[in-house]
Amino acid sequence: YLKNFSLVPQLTLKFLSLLVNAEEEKHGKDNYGYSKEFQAMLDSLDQEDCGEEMTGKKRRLSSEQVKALERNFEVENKLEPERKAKLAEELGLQPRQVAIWFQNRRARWKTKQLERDYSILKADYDGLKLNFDSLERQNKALAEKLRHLKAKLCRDSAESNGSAKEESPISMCKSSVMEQSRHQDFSDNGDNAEVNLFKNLKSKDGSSDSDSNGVMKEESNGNSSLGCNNGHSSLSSNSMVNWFQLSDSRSVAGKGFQTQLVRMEEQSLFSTEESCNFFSVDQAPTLHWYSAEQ
DNA sequence: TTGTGTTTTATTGCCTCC
DNA sequence: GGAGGCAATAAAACACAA
Repeated sequence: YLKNFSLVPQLTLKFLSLLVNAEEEKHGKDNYGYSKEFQAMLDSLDQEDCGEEMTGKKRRLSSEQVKALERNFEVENKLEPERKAKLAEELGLQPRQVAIWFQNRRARWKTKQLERDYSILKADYDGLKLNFDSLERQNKALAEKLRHLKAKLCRDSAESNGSAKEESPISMCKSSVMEQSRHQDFSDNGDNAEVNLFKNLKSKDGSSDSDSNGVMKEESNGNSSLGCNNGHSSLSSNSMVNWFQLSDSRSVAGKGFQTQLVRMEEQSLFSTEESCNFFSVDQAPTLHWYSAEQ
Protein backbone atom coordinates (compact mmCIF):
# COMPACT_ATOMS: atom_id res chain seq x y z
CA TYR A 1 0.00 0.00 0.00
CA LEU A 2 2.75 2.41 0.98
CA LYS A 3 4.99 1.23 -1.83
CA ASN A 4 2.42 2.18 -4.43
CA PHE A 5 1.27 5.32 -2.69
CA SER A 6 3.24 7.74 -4.84
CA LEU A 7 1.86 6.19 -7.99
CA VAL A 8 -1.86 6.66 -7.31
CA PRO A 9 -3.66 9.35 -9.27
CA GLN A 10 -4.92 12.52 -7.64
CA LEU A 11 -8.46 11.24 -7.28
CA THR A 12 -7.25 8.33 -5.28
CA LEU A 13 -5.18 10.72 -3.23
CA LYS A 14 -8.29 12.70 -2.40
CA PHE A 15 -10.04 9.50 -1.47
CA LEU A 16 -7.16 8.63 0.80
CA SER A 17 -7.28 12.03 2.41
CA LEU A 18 -10.94 11.44 3.11
CA LEU A 19 -9.95 8.15 4.66
CA VAL A 20 -7.38 9.97 6.76
CA ASN A 21 -9.99 12.48 7.84
CA ALA A 22 -12.25 9.64 8.91
CA GLU A 23 -9.38 8.17 10.89
CA GLU A 24 -8.70 11.55 12.42
CA GLU A 25 -12.24 11.72 13.68
CA LYS A 26 -11.97 8.22 15.04
CA HIS A 27 -8.70 8.75 16.90
CA GLY A 28 -8.91 12.42 17.72
CA LYS A 29 -7.24 15.32 16.05
CA ASP A 30 -3.81 15.01 17.65
CA ASN A 31 -3.51 11.27 17.42
CA TYR A 32 -4.04 10.17 13.90
CA GLY A 33 -3.11 6.56 14.47
CA TYR A 34 -0.40 6.73 11.80
CA SER A 35 3.32 6.73 12.18
CA LYS A 36 5.13 10.05 12.14
CA GLU A 37 6.81 9.13 8.90
CA PHE A 38 3.48 8.42 7.22
CA GLN A 39 1.98 11.63 8.53
CA ALA A 40 4.98 13.63 7.33
CA MET A 41 4.71 11.99 3.94
CA LEU A 42 1.03 12.88 3.73
CA ASP A 43 1.86 16.45 4.70
CA SER A 44 4.58 16.78 2.11
CA LEU A 45 2.43 15.18 -0.58
CA ASP A 46 -0.44 17.43 0.31
CA GLN A 47 1.82 20.45 0.14
CA GLU A 48 3.36 19.49 -3.16
CA ASP A 49 0.04 18.57 -4.61
CA CYS A 50 -1.95 21.52 -3.43
CA GLY A 51 0.96 23.93 -3.76
CA GLU A 52 0.28 23.95 -7.48
CA GLU A 53 -3.47 23.57 -7.22
CA MET A 54 -4.07 26.16 -4.50
CA THR A 55 -1.79 28.95 -5.62
CA GLY A 56 -2.55 32.11 -3.67
CA LYS A 57 -4.61 30.17 -1.14
CA LYS A 58 -3.69 29.90 2.49
CA ARG A 59 -2.68 26.55 3.82
CA ARG A 60 -2.60 25.53 7.42
CA LEU A 61 0.59 24.00 8.74
CA SER A 62 0.51 20.36 9.70
CA SER A 63 0.30 19.39 13.32
CA GLU A 64 3.88 18.14 13.27
CA GLN A 65 5.11 21.41 11.85
CA VAL A 66 3.17 23.35 14.46
CA LYS A 67 4.49 21.14 17.24
CA ALA A 68 8.06 21.64 16.08
CA LEU A 69 7.54 25.38 15.84
CA GLU A 70 5.99 25.44 19.31
CA ARG A 71 8.96 23.58 20.74
CA ASN A 72 11.31 26.08 19.17
CA PHE A 73 9.21 28.97 20.40
CA GLU A 74 9.41 27.70 23.96
CA VAL A 75 13.20 27.65 23.73
CA GLU A 76 13.42 31.16 22.32
CA ASN A 77 10.58 33.32 21.07
CA LYS A 78 12.85 35.32 18.77
CA LEU A 79 14.28 33.83 15.65
CA GLU A 80 17.85 34.31 14.47
CA PRO A 81 18.46 33.97 10.72
CA GLU A 82 20.41 30.72 11.15
CA ARG A 83 17.72 29.08 13.23
CA LYS A 84 15.05 30.30 10.86
CA ALA A 85 16.80 28.77 7.85
CA LYS A 86 17.42 25.53 9.73
CA LEU A 87 13.84 25.25 10.90
CA ALA A 88 12.48 26.07 7.46
CA GLU A 89 14.63 23.37 5.95
CA GLU A 90 13.65 20.83 8.59
CA LEU A 91 9.94 21.48 8.23
CA GLY A 92 9.85 21.98 4.50
CA LEU A 93 8.64 25.56 4.80
CA GLN A 94 9.77 28.88 3.40
CA PRO A 95 11.93 30.86 5.84
CA ARG A 96 9.40 33.64 5.54
CA GLN A 97 6.62 31.30 6.66
CA VAL A 98 8.62 30.40 9.74
CA ALA A 99 9.25 34.08 10.47
CA ILE A 100 5.55 34.89 10.05
CA TRP A 101 4.56 31.99 12.28
CA PHE A 102 6.89 33.26 15.03
CA GLN A 103 5.58 36.77 14.62
CA ASN A 104 1.96 35.65 14.94
CA ARG A 105 2.87 33.38 17.81
CA ARG A 106 4.47 36.29 19.68
CA ALA A 107 1.32 38.32 19.11
CA ARG A 108 -0.82 35.49 20.53
CA TRP A 109 1.51 35.12 23.49
CA LYS A 110 1.30 38.85 24.17
CA THR A 111 -2.49 38.76 24.09
CA LYS A 112 -2.55 35.85 26.53
CA GLN A 113 -0.07 37.63 28.76
CA LEU A 114 -2.25 40.72 28.79
CA GLU A 115 -5.24 38.60 29.74
CA ARG A 116 -3.28 37.01 32.58
CA ASP A 117 -2.06 40.40 33.82
CA TYR A 118 -5.59 41.75 33.63
CA SER A 119 -7.06 38.89 35.64
CA ILE A 120 -4.34 39.30 38.30
CA LEU A 121 -4.97 43.04 38.53
CA LYS A 122 -8.71 42.51 38.61
CA ALA A 123 -8.39 40.04 41.47
CA ASP A 124 -6.24 42.58 43.34
CA TYR A 125 -8.72 45.34 42.66
CA ASP A 126 -11.69 43.24 43.77
CA GLY A 127 -9.95 42.40 47.02
CA LEU A 128 -9.08 46.02 47.70
CA LYS A 129 -12.58 47.17 46.83
CA LEU A 130 -14.07 44.67 49.23
CA ASN A 131 -11.77 45.94 51.95
CA PHE A 132 -12.56 49.55 51.12
CA ASP A 133 -16.29 48.97 51.20
CA SER A 134 -16.02 47.29 54.56
CA LEU A 135 -13.98 50.19 55.98
CA GLU A 136 -16.42 52.68 54.53
CA ARG A 137 -19.32 50.95 56.27
CA GLN A 138 -17.39 50.96 59.54
CA ASN A 139 -16.63 54.64 59.08
CA LYS A 140 -20.28 55.50 58.52
CA ALA A 141 -21.34 53.51 61.56
CA LEU A 142 -18.75 55.25 63.73
CA ALA A 143 -19.75 58.68 62.42
CA GLU A 144 -23.37 57.94 63.25
CA LYS A 145 -22.42 56.78 66.71
CA LEU A 146 -20.38 59.92 67.24
CA ARG A 147 -23.32 62.07 66.20
CA HIS A 148 -25.61 60.39 68.71
CA LEU A 149 -23.06 60.75 71.47
CA LYS A 150 -22.61 64.44 70.73
CA ALA A 151 -26.35 65.01 70.80
CA LYS A 152 -26.56 63.19 74.10
CA LEU A 153 -23.68 65.21 75.50
CA CYS A 154 -25.39 68.43 74.45
CA ARG A 155 -28.61 67.41 76.15
CA ASP A 156 -26.81 66.40 79.34
CA SER A 157 -24.89 69.67 79.57
CA ALA A 158 -28.04 71.67 78.94
CA GLU A 159 -29.83 69.86 81.75
CA SER A 160 -26.97 70.26 84.22
CA ASN A 161 -26.51 73.95 83.40
CA GLY A 162 -30.23 74.57 83.68
CA SER A 163 -30.32 73.28 87.24
CA ALA A 164 -27.10 74.98 88.35
CA LYS A 165 -27.65 78.42 86.89
CA GLU A 166 -30.58 80.63 86.25
CA GLU A 167 -29.49 81.16 82.73
CA SER A 168 -29.39 78.08 80.70
CA PRO A 169 -26.87 77.68 77.89
CA ILE A 170 -29.77 78.01 75.53
CA SER A 171 -30.79 81.37 76.94
CA MET A 172 -27.15 82.38 76.99
CA CYS A 173 -26.96 81.36 73.40
CA LYS A 174 -30.00 83.56 72.77
CA SER A 175 -28.32 86.43 74.58
CA SER A 176 -25.26 85.79 72.54
CA VAL A 177 -27.27 86.07 69.40
CA MET A 178 -28.84 89.32 70.64
CA GLU A 179 -25.41 90.56 71.52
CA GLN A 180 -24.17 89.70 68.12
CA SER A 181 -26.97 91.64 66.46
CA ARG A 182 -26.16 94.57 68.75
CA HIS A 183 -22.53 94.30 67.67
CA GLN A 184 -23.64 94.47 64.09
CA ASP A 185 -25.71 97.59 64.80
CA PHE A 186 -22.86 99.38 66.48
CA SER A 187 -20.14 98.14 64.28
CA ASP A 188 -21.73 99.93 61.35
CA ASN A 189 -19.46 102.81 62.31
CA GLY A 190 -16.55 100.51 62.07
CA ASP A 191 -15.90 100.75 65.84
CA ASN A 192 -16.11 98.27 68.63
CA ALA A 193 -19.65 98.37 70.03
CA GLU A 194 -18.64 97.97 73.63
CA VAL A 195 -16.04 100.69 73.41
CA ASN A 196 -18.50 103.02 71.75
CA LEU A 197 -21.08 102.37 74.40
CA PHE A 198 -18.61 103.08 77.15
CA LYS A 199 -17.47 106.19 75.39
CA ASN A 200 -21.03 107.45 75.06
CA LEU A 201 -21.88 106.77 78.64
CA LYS A 202 -18.66 108.22 79.95
CA SER A 203 -18.94 111.33 77.89
CA LYS A 204 -22.33 111.82 79.50
CA ASP A 205 -20.74 111.39 82.91
CA GLY A 206 -17.94 113.68 81.93
CA SER A 207 -15.36 111.17 83.07
CA SER A 208 -12.19 110.51 81.23
CA ASP A 209 -11.95 107.96 78.45
CA SER A 210 -8.77 106.67 79.83
CA ASP A 211 -10.27 105.87 83.19
CA SER A 212 -10.98 102.30 82.42
CA ASN A 213 -10.31 101.14 85.94
CA GLY A 214 -13.17 103.20 87.20
CA VAL A 215 -15.46 101.76 84.64
CA MET A 216 -14.46 98.28 85.59
CA LYS A 217 -15.05 99.07 89.22
CA GLU A 218 -18.50 100.45 88.55
CA GLU A 219 -19.27 97.47 86.42
CA SER A 220 -18.10 95.04 89.02
CA ASN A 221 -20.34 96.66 91.63
CA GLY A 222 -23.38 95.74 89.61
CA ASN A 223 -24.57 99.27 90.33
CA SER A 224 -22.78 100.87 87.51
CA SER A 225 -23.04 104.34 86.12
CA LEU A 226 -25.31 102.78 83.57
CA GLY A 227 -27.86 102.36 86.24
CA CYS A 228 -27.36 105.96 87.29
CA ASN A 229 -27.51 107.48 83.92
CA ASN A 230 -30.78 109.21 84.78
CA GLY A 231 -32.50 107.65 81.84
CA HIS A 232 -30.32 109.44 79.32
CA SER A 233 -29.55 106.30 77.49
CA SER A 234 -31.92 105.11 74.85
CA LEU A 235 -31.69 101.69 76.40
CA SER A 236 -33.57 100.83 79.56
CA SER A 237 -31.37 100.60 82.58
CA ASN A 238 -32.31 96.99 83.27
CA SER A 239 -31.50 95.83 79.81
CA MET A 240 -28.26 97.76 79.91
CA VAL A 241 -27.32 96.17 83.19
CA ASN A 242 -28.19 92.77 81.87
CA TRP A 243 -26.25 93.46 78.77
CA PHE A 244 -23.17 94.50 80.74
CA GLN A 245 -23.58 91.60 83.07
CA LEU A 246 -23.56 89.37 80.09
CA SER A 247 -20.70 91.28 78.64
CA ASP A 248 -18.85 91.00 81.91
CA SER A 249 -19.50 87.36 82.34
CA ARG A 250 -18.54 86.83 78.77
CA SER A 251 -15.35 88.79 79.12
CA VAL A 252 -14.27 87.42 82.49
CA ALA A 253 -15.95 84.32 83.79
CA GLY A 254 -17.76 83.54 80.57
CA LYS A 255 -14.54 83.37 78.63
CA GLY A 256 -14.14 79.78 79.65
CA PHE A 257 -17.58 78.93 78.43
CA GLN A 258 -17.04 80.73 75.19
CA THR A 259 -13.73 78.97 74.69
CA GLN A 260 -15.48 75.74 75.40
CA LEU A 261 -18.08 76.56 72.77
CA VAL A 262 -15.37 77.40 70.27
CA ARG A 263 -13.58 74.19 71.06
CA MET A 264 -16.79 72.27 70.64
CA GLU A 265 -17.28 73.97 67.32
CA GLU A 266 -13.76 73.13 66.28
CA GLN A 267 -14.26 69.58 67.35
CA SER A 268 -17.51 69.43 65.51
CA LEU A 269 -15.82 70.79 62.43
CA PHE A 270 -13.13 68.19 62.72
CA SER A 271 -15.62 65.45 63.32
CA THR A 272 -17.75 66.25 60.33
CA GLU A 273 -15.12 67.21 57.83
CA GLU A 274 -12.18 65.11 58.74
CA SER A 275 -14.09 62.02 59.65
CA CYS A 276 -16.16 62.21 56.50
CA ASN A 277 -13.16 62.79 54.28
CA PHE A 278 -11.02 60.31 56.06
CA PHE A 279 -11.50 57.64 53.43
CA SER A 280 -11.82 60.02 50.57
CA VAL A 281 -10.49 58.48 47.41
CA ASP A 282 -8.75 61.69 46.40
CA GLN A 283 -6.80 62.05 49.56
CA ALA A 284 -4.81 59.47 51.39
CA PRO A 285 -5.75 59.20 55.04
CA THR A 286 -3.34 60.67 57.52
CA LEU A 287 -3.16 59.24 60.99
CA HIS A 288 -1.07 62.00 62.60
CA TRP A 289 -3.88 62.89 64.97
CA TYR A 290 -4.32 59.30 65.91
CA SER A 291 -0.65 58.62 66.55
CA ALA A 292 -0.34 61.88 68.48
CA GLU A 293 -3.08 60.77 70.83
CA GLN A 294 -1.41 57.44 71.25
C1' DT B 1 -26.36 22.83 4.80
C1' DT B 2 -25.59 27.28 6.14
C1' DG B 3 -24.68 31.31 8.78
C1' DT B 4 -21.64 33.01 12.15
C1' DG B 5 -17.89 33.42 15.25
C1' DT B 6 -13.04 32.07 16.05
C1' DT B 7 -8.42 30.79 14.74
C1' DT B 8 -4.62 30.78 11.73
C1' DT B 9 -1.83 32.36 7.94
C1' DA B 10 -0.33 36.18 5.39
C1' DT B 11 0.09 41.22 3.98
C1' DT B 12 0.89 46.07 4.67
C1' DG B 13 2.72 50.06 6.63
C1' DC B 14 5.36 52.10 10.01
C1' DC B 15 9.21 52.19 13.15
C1' DT B 16 13.84 51.13 15.06
C1' DC B 17 18.42 49.50 14.78
C1' DC B 18 22.76 48.71 12.68
C1' DG C 1 18.97 51.79 3.19
C1' DG C 2 18.01 47.12 4.33
C1' DA C 3 16.50 43.79 7.85
C1' DG C 4 13.47 42.70 11.22
C1' DG C 5 9.75 43.61 14.64
C1' DC C 6 5.11 45.03 15.59
C1' DA C 7 0.21 46.52 15.13
C1' DA C 8 -3.61 46.39 12.30
C1' DT C 9 -5.98 44.01 9.09
C1' DA C 10 -7.47 40.72 5.32
C1' DA C 11 -8.75 36.38 4.10
C1' DA C 12 -8.86 31.46 4.27
C1' DA C 13 -9.72 27.56 7.24
C1' DC C 14 -12.11 25.74 10.84
C1' DA C 15 -15.79 24.91 14.56
C1' DC C 16 -20.33 24.67 15.72
C1' DA C 17 -25.15 25.60 16.50
C1' DA C 18 -29.62 25.70 14.28
